[in-house]
Amino acid sequence: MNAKQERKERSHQTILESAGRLLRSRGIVGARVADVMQGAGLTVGGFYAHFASKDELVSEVLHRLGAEYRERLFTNIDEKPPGDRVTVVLKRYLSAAHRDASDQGCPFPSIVGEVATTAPEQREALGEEIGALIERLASLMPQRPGHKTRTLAIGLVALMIGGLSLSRALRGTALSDEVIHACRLLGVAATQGLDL
Amino acid sequence: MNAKQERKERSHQTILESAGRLLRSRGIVGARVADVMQGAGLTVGGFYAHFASKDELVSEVLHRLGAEYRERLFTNIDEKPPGDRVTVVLKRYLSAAHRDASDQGCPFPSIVGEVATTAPEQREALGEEIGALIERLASLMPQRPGHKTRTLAIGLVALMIGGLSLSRALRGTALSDEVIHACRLLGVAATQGLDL
DNA sequence: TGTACATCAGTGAACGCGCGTTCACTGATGTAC
DNA sequence: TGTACATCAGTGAACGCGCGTTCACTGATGTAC
Repeated sequence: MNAKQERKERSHQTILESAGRLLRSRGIVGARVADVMQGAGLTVGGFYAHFASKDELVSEVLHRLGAEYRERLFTNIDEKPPGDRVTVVLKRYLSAAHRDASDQGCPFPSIVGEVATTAPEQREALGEEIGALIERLASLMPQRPGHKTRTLAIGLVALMIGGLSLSRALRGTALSDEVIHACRLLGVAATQGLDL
Repeated sequence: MNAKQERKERSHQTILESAGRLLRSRGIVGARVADVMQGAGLTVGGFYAHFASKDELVSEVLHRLGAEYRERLFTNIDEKPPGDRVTVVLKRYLSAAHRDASDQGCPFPSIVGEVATTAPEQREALGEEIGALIERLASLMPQRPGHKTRTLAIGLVALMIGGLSLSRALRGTALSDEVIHACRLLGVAATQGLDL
């Protein structure tokens, strides 16, 4: 690979990272192409040497962030006792730190609402990544036949995304902390005590 | 009140109704002033005889829809056996019909994401309405001291909003129905079987 | 009751601005001989 | 190795479009005498 190609590849990564930050903190519409490029230390015009359109960028970033964040959420989870694993994930996800660092966390709370009325390409990307998250979460649960672990995992994912979205929308109020706390409790209780 | 004033009042209501539909189906940014006016059978220019700005409209509509939908969600709930009430609410909210009729249902799933980065005025409106919803839901629960009914209610509201948002974002896929189903089960189980 | 004037909800075109995208150009890197 | 030409990532200005907002105007309704 050329020095030229290497340099382009590096720019490409930088643009993706900048887009990742903006997409998570401001949503799809809020992540302007010019801002993405500025965040990558470049100017607007160069964008189209890397992506055919903003839509294409968004789809690519969604996939990338989905995989990347999943990796992070489940880091070292195998070192925990099997019975604690889901609880640990819930605590990582439903935390004040995660709420406040929206540009580094899970991409889904920032974009679920928008994707409902967006290009089908992006809804597909979301579907695949959400599906992967659900399966990964379900895989942490002790396999008890008759206990619908997939159902529980889906419910927990909705609770996590809903809780974080709501908590962010209410940031600055007392309710915001309450939401995180309540969702965490509900999730943990559901994991430990429920037959679904 | 004049015939003139009456006519203006009627227009005002029609505009609010049109805005309510658009806000729920397309979100805040997606609800264009021109479209709102067209939906009310009027032209753009007249808008500013009724509202100082789009922001003002949005805040007013948020409050109105919050109260209106709450009313609808809890309709005739006192006629149900006390132990079934929360379950009935969950079934009403987490349903395919509600998912598909986004322009008539709960306003929150469509706007939580956007409100996180919007005018504080609108975040206040959201906070008040979410607070009212939580309290109304908690009031349906048998008062058992030591059982944190408020915490449960908050968790359920996050689960409901998260579940519906996610289900809408995945509309058209098999996962979409699964999400509704799973959230309903989780919510019902949490209500009936959990000590928080 | 009539008549002359005032009010103001609503019209429709225009304005300004921000956005995604395009495009002529530059200059560093790569290729051919 | 040097030299002449080709490539193409990136620049910066311009373009077109859609949006919220403004504004001169209209015509139905209300008010004063």
